[in-house]
Amino acid sequence: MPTRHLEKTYDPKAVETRWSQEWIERGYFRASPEKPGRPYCIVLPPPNITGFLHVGHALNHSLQDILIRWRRMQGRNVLWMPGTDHAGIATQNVVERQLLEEGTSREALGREKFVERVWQWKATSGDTIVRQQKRLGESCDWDRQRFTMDEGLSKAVLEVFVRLYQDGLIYRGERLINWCPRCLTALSDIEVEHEESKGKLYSIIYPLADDPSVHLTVATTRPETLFGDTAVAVHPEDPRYNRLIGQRVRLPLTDRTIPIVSDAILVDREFGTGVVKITPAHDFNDYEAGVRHALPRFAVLNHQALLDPAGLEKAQAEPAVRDLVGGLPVAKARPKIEGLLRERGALVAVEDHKMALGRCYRCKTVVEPYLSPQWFVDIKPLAKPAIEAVENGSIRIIPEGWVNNYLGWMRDIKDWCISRQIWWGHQIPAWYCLSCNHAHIVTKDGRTTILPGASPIVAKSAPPYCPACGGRQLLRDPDVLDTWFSSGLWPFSTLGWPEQTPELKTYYPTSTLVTSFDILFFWVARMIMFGLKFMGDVPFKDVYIHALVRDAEGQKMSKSKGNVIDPLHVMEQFGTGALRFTLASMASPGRDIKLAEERIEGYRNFANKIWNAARFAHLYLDGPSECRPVSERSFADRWILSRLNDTILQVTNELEAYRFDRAANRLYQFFWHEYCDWYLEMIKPVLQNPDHGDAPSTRYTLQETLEIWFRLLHPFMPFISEEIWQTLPHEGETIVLQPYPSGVPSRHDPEAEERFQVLEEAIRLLRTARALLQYPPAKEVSFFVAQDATKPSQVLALLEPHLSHLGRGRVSIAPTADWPQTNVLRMVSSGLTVGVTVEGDVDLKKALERLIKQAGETDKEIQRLEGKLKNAEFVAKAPPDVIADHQHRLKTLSRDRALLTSSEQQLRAMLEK
RNA sequence: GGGCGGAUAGCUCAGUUGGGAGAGCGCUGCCCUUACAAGGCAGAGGUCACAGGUUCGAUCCCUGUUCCGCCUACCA
Repeated sequence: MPTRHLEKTYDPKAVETRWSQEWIERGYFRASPEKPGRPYCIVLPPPNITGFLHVGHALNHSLQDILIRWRRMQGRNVLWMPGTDHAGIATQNVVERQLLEEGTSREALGREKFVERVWQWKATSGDTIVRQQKRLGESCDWDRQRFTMDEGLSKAVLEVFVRLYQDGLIYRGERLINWCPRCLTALSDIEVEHEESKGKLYSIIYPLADDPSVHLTVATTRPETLFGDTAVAVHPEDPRYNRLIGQRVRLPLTDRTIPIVSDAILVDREFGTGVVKITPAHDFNDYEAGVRHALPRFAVLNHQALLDPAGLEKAQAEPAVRDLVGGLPVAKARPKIEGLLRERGALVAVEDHKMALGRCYRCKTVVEPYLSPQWFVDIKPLAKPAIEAVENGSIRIIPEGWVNNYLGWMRDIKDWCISRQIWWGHQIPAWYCLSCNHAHIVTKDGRTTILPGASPIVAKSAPPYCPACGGRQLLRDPDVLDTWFSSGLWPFSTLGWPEQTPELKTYYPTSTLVTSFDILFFWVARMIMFGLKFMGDVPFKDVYIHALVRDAEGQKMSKSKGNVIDPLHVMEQFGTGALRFTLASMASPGRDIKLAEERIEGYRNFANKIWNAARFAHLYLDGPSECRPVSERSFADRWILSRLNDTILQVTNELEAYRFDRAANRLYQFFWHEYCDWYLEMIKPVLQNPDHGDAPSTRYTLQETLEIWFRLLHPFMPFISEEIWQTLPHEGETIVLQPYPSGVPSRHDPEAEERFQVLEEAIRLLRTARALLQYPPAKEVSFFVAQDATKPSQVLALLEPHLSHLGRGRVSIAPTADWPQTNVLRMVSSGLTVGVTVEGDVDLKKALERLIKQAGETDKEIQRLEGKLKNAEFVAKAPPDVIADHQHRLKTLSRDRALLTSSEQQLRAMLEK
């Protein structure tokens, strides 16, 4: 038998680093389409290469590793596909910050050098991420690592873009889009975070052009955009204003007049004054209204959200006004404009107003609606099958609560703006012939803009010449694709698509996607749409959505708040197993995880408990003593095998249902409170007596149950289970590739389980009595056990050795009538009565005092105590049928109540005092 | 504005065909009983947010209210 000296305290770090390396070197995680078994595949949500993994990743990855290890042990042909995401804007921002610290900038470097620089960063960050993942024990096939911008994936991106373009599902056009004035790029709708904030509502007078004595009052939250107004709208059926429709008003601070139009969609008669100003270039609603009424568009804010002097001039703002606010950012321009309007008596009211402010999800800058030419995906045709896939169950979302969320969003989906004006990403495969499009290409402030009228040539590679005119000077579209465009292809691009690889054939559709809800729309929805479009099948069958990890106060973790828990730090301090187990045990569906270090510490203790149990077992397994199975196992062995079998069944069921929390809790409960607290205690006398008849068989059971236990535990705590399993008799060279234990319902042993309940109840009653008498655990006592008359009494006789061992004393099994009538403290439960001999009056009084003290000292509390004692007596005398009928109630009332037989008066005296 | 989730012990949370109120941590008392003090044993602690309803019986089902999160949205 292999032996290894196990130190007194478990040192996770040494064990974990050794095994994580060893497993990979021996190739246990390598996947192959050739391998036998039904395929089981998970693609890892690729972490962004923006730095380090946080504890949210640790949760996400731990759950996947649990599934993967479990399925691998079940004999499935497993592939866990790892990789990283280039994370366009986010990564560009990280590198830009670095450049800023170095006193340089993206612009100074130029596009080519900058992109090179990001690739360098990618190498560093990518390495860090992979190191962290390996430390966590993730059993990915590391040889297959992919990156959303590597060669193969770039090929897939080109293929998808070109095919969508050819199918008419990608188009280019000028639209009002969300624009981040700091990142200087377009954002998709979902990249804007909405935040409730306090603003002001300004009421401004717009006098009638023909009759200044009449005016309309418009309300706006953004007075600085009034220069861009091209109409005011009223409701067609509003009697206050409908006679004015078609007339014009004078736009304050400008030399323009604008028409009064009628618009029932835009205007709510009940709100404000019932008059709305229309600024088509700076508001999404107004943009639509502008289209309806064929209004001109004046953009008065530039790409940096500064009031644009040229735009103001075009909009005919008064020259003095232009000089005052031109070039100013919105925040500075607004009070100036407010002042001007006030001076002229055009400002009639300023009220506080709640409003939702949109911010860039990457840099939190306030996003502006901005008119610009962009690329879009016509998404409705792709969304339709993606809706159906979830409706008809081809894709299962767990927990179900997210289904409606998903469907709601998909049914109301808007075209997806996929172009970004940044440098880091997949450059759009579109070229423009300079001779055909020379009028449409404008370079200003170092930014090249390709106007909407230009005609692109879309192809997988640069065309050698213009097919229209034969021109050889072609300009590639400078924009790159939204980062989610490439990650949306992840489930099939990583398997080799567009090539028809064996991997694709074997592992697509993948089995399960494990992710958090915040990227349900960004990523999951896009993968489903792309998967159905290009593979003709769903990308995964189950989507398991887990919660967000927050700090102990429930705050979202963020670097700026300083409440980030670093998984590496935790792993160093408490061990990877403890971290993984903590995260699994807290992964209840539909609730965020508030992670506190104490919790992790608790599971560190669990790992140590496991370690010590193994050390204990080795004391008896390592010697030359006989160890063999027998047909007739002892009661204790039968009981623990039954409990283990139940645990296997339950853990497996919970994993099937993605209830990692319940699986983890069952494992914990089983090992600590059933295996260690009871089983190991029960078998000690057998193990310690080499001549005991049960010894060889019990040693066998000990060794057998431990070996199974570690296989059961392995997906949750991979390192400690491998380390100890190696010291036990086993087959195979690693636990990683051993079969997962399987339970059989028929192995449940009701006789042993029932017998155990009697034993447990008796021992608990006895211990309560001992505690009341303050008898130390080592003190030998004489005690009595009697069973309820309705129950077969031979059970107690069978349990006698366990009673005396666990009870630490001499046990007499006899009806209560045969017990000594004085100096015995009795404890009664529904089925058992246990009495402990009281040695001397002093102890007894003390016990009573304790009892009273525990109950409290007020009259009410003493009454309660009396009631308890009466109930205890009542139970002892209750006829069997009453007990049966009211079992639940009586159990509560009667459990663990003390009955004093020596003298009722003595009790009364104590109570009255 | 719409939608979803939550409110159970001091803290973090389990608790689905409606009948026993539970776990971990923390707290109290006793114990270094030769696997483990990162431990053992025994305890204290809760009108299961509030108000109604259905039921023999509700933490669980229904209605309403309050508070807290989140998602989503064009009320100027």
